[in-house]
Amino acid sequence: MPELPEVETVRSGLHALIIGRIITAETHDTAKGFPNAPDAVSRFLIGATVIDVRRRAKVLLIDLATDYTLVIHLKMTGQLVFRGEENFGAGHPNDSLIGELPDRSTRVTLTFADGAHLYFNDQRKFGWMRLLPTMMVMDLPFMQKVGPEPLEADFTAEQFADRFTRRAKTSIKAALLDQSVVAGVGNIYADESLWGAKIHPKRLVKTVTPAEFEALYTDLRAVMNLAIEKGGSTDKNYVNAEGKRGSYMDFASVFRREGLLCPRCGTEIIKFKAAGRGTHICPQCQVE
DNA sequence: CACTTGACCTGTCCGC
DNA sequence: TGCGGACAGGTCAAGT
Repeated sequence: MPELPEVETVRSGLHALIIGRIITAETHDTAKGFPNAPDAVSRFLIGATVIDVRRRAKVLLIDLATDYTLVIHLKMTGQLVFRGEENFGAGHPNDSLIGELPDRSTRVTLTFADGAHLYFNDQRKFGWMRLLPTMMVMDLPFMQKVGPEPLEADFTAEQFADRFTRRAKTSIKAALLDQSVVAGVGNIYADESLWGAKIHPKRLVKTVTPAEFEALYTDLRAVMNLAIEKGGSTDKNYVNAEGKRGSYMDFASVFRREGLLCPRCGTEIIKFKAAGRGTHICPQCQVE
C-alpha cells in the first residue's frame, strides 16, 4: 500500500497543487491523533500558507509559513486528495476509485482560501495527521530511528549492506521491512526487489552474500524508481493527490501474481507467509 | 538489544 | 442468502 513510491507520488502531486494556498478552515471527525492540539490548530493552521511539501520515509510533511508542519502517515488505506474549486461538490470525472468528497471514509477536510479542498480519507483509520512545530518534527521517535533514504544519490551499496548487520539473525524480508534499516520499503517492493536479486525472503541476513546485497541494493532502487515513474502501485485503495490510480502493478514481476508465470524463467509464482506478510516468489529463481 | 507476535481497524472475499 | 472467519499490511507495544 502506500510505500516510498506512493508517498513520493502524493508528495510531488501536492507540491504542485497546494504550495502558496492559504488554509482557511479545518473540519475532522473523531480520528485519533488529530487535531492533537486544538489551540495550535486555530493559531497555526487556520490562516497559514503552505510553503513546502516534503517526504521522509513514508511520512508526508506539509510545511506552513507559521513554522508549524502537518505530519501525515497514510499507513495502509490513507488517501490525500486535492479538489480544486471547480470540482467542489461534484464527483471528479477522472477518478476511477473515488467519487464525490467528502465521503464516509473522510477523516479531515482542509479548506483553502480559493475554495479548494484537501481531503484526508482513511478507510481503516490506521493513518494519522498531527500538527507540530516544524523544528520538532525530527524529534518524533519514528524520525529518530528511521534509516536512510534508499534513493538518495549518495547512498551506496556498501552503506546499504552495512545497515543489515544489526539484523543478522532475522530473515532478509523482515529486515527489509524494518524502517530502521532502510526507509520506505513495504511489502510490495520487498517482494519485487528480492525477486530481482534472486534472494529467497526467508534467507537469514547472515547468509546473504556481498554480491547478493549489491544486487538487492540495485534492484530495490530500480523497482522504486520505476514505481515512482508509474505513479505508484494501486492494489485497492491507493490514489495520488488527484485521486488517480498508479500503474506499477502492471509492471510487477511477482507481487499479487501467484499462479502466473515468472517473467524471467516461466515457473509458476507461489505465495506464502513470511515475516508475517503475504509473500510472493518464483520458486525457481529464489531458493531458500 | 534482537527478535516475534498481537493489536489497531474496516471492507472484502470465501466457504458453509 | 446470511454469516463467521481469514485476509489485507505499516507501525508500535509487549512479549520471549
